[in-house]
Amino acid sequence: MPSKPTSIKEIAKIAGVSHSSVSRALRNSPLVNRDKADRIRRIAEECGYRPSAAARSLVTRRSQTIGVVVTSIADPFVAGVVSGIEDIANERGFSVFLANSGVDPAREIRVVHAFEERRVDGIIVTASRVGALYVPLLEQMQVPIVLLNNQHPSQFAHSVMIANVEASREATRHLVSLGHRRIAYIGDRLGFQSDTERLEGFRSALDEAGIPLDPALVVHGDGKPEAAREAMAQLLALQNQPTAVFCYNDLSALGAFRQIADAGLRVPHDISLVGFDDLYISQYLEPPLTTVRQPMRQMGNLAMTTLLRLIAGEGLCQDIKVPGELIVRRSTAPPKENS
Amino acid sequence: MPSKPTSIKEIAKIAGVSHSSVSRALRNSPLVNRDKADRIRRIAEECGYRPSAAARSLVTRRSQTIGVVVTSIADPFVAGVVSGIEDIANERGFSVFLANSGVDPAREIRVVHAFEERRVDGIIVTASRVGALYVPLLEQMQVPIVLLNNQHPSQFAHSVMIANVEASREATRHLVSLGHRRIAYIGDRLGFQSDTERLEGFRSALDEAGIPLDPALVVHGDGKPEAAREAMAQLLALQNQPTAVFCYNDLSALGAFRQIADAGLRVPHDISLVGFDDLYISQYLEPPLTTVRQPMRQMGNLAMTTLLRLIAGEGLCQDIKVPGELIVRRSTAPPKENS
DNA sequence: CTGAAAGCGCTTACAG
DNA sequence: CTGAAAGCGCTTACAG
Repeated sequence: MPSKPTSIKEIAKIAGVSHSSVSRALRNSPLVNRDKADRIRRIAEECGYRPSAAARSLVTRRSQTIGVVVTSIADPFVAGVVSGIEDIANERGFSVFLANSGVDPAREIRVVHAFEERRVDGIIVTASRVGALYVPLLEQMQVPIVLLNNQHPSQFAHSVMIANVEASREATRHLVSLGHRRIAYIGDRLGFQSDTERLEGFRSALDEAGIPLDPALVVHGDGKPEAAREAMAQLLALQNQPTAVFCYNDLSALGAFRQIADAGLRVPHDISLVGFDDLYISQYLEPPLTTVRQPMRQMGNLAMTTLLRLIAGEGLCQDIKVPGELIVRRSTAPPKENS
Repeated sequence: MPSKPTSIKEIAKIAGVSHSSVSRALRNSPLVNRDKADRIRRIAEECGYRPSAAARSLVTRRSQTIGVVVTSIADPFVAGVVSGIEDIANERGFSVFLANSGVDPAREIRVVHAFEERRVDGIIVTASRVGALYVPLLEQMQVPIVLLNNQHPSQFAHSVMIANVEASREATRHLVSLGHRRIAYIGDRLGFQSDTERLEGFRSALDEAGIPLDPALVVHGDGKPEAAREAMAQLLALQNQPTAVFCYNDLSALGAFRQIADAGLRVPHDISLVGFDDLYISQYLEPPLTTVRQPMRQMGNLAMTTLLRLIAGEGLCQDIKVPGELIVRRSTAPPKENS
């Protein structure tokens, strides 16, 4: 039993042709006799031969590879997006490198350098929080870059973003229309793009309803349950508690929820809660969470198709805005009579 | 402003040395003068030069790359594991290819072939459900493979698995010790390794407590909320309802939870619920979920360090069993008096 | 310590 | 249609 052939030359020897012909046959080039090509392909198939992507990309100067850098793949939003990216990549014959950067700047840099050495054809950066660092790095990159919901915009890259302002305005309007007047906002860290925009949408909905914004009702977490829990505790400690809370994302809503329950209050009876993302699990919470749906998978698809287009040399659409969709479930209700 | 040098030769020209010396300097070889090496490295650094991984791996026959194939990165268990894999990979200078296979056999094969062409140094397969297909594929692979919680064991690979039987037994004992006698099990698809083992642990705990197993209390879902919801509906339709349910995983518990709530019943007052996984969100449910913790990230770490060892040629430990840990929270309580 | 040379496994003009 | 040849960007014996 001969071992697997590892190169085109060995196939050539078996087939009794030049390695050029093998290369052509395997690439489905018309510059080779049909029958001959068939025979070569059959032999390669039978031997279980796989051409070396490294050797190929060395000469074609295309790696058919992209790099995806994420803060944490354990974040369900990120995972949804990456899933969407991978679907398209796989379909189009691209392999994807995945790298977590966390919030460690050193790691961030290491990751981008590694991608450069791998000669990826393009890069997608998802929900990065260390954007400030990227700018100089990205500027130097020779490949197209697509940013998805990044917290720091950059002129050096194209982007796919959820329509934060509009979606947040709609979510807040929903609370207003239920009769709420004291509505709080639990945000992400101050200064992050999504937080700024979601707060802006929140504000504008209050404005148009003629509700003055009480600064005590705007608190900040970090997008994760624990911090939101503490933020919610601050709100509950207020003399004049809110009757509804709009949360930066579903994970924050989860934390707020926990704190409300621990305080012996109920959602939506005592306090209404709205999230943002519509994570897979949000519909299964008790009560099911009212939230703004971000089509994570489609956003991933979109980022990948955009990147593919850029790789193909079509330099178009700088920035894509994806609309969110308000999903009304049972975590929101009119305020109690005596509020 | 000269464009970035793309090869070692260009650096050599700038530095006025041979490209061999550049190669050595960049690889920190001792076979080059210290000062000269420093100078070369400085020049490369200033130019923003990045060596080509493809060219290097062509000659070293090592890609410093691994492939991770998962059913779906959107599955939170999988995402946790991948996060653990990536941490170690990154630390050790390996890049990771990620590929979703879903349950599509054709895609599964495409993915493995792609990894072969990329000449990955090793492969980790996480929670695959199409194992039967793998066997012939894996047999032919030239690289080490580590299986993590796979649903079909294979002799052709090493594995990291959670101790399903022991952990499930402990979880069930917990319910028994609370006084439950009618305990149901909502499983994954019949025939999957984890399901079989978790059911076995469940059974053995009932056995040792002298509780006969009512076949009507064993139902099957598919590891996701919707199917578990239907399974729970079957249980609720029973003349003699269970007072407690042990679920295959947390997502199944989430679905069961939903169905229980929709039926106007409460957890744990009417029915106790136990999950498996301890997803990040499970502690934030209301009530917080009693469950078996799988240390997902550590399992990922372990799979990666094992793979690294195999890559280094150390052929050891065939199979690693990781203990689960029962986390008692508030979704379990003694059965109602009148049960 | 240094450099010229060969070779990793491909693709693609080039000349028939 | 076919094959010999050059070259992609590295590493590494080999001979000084």
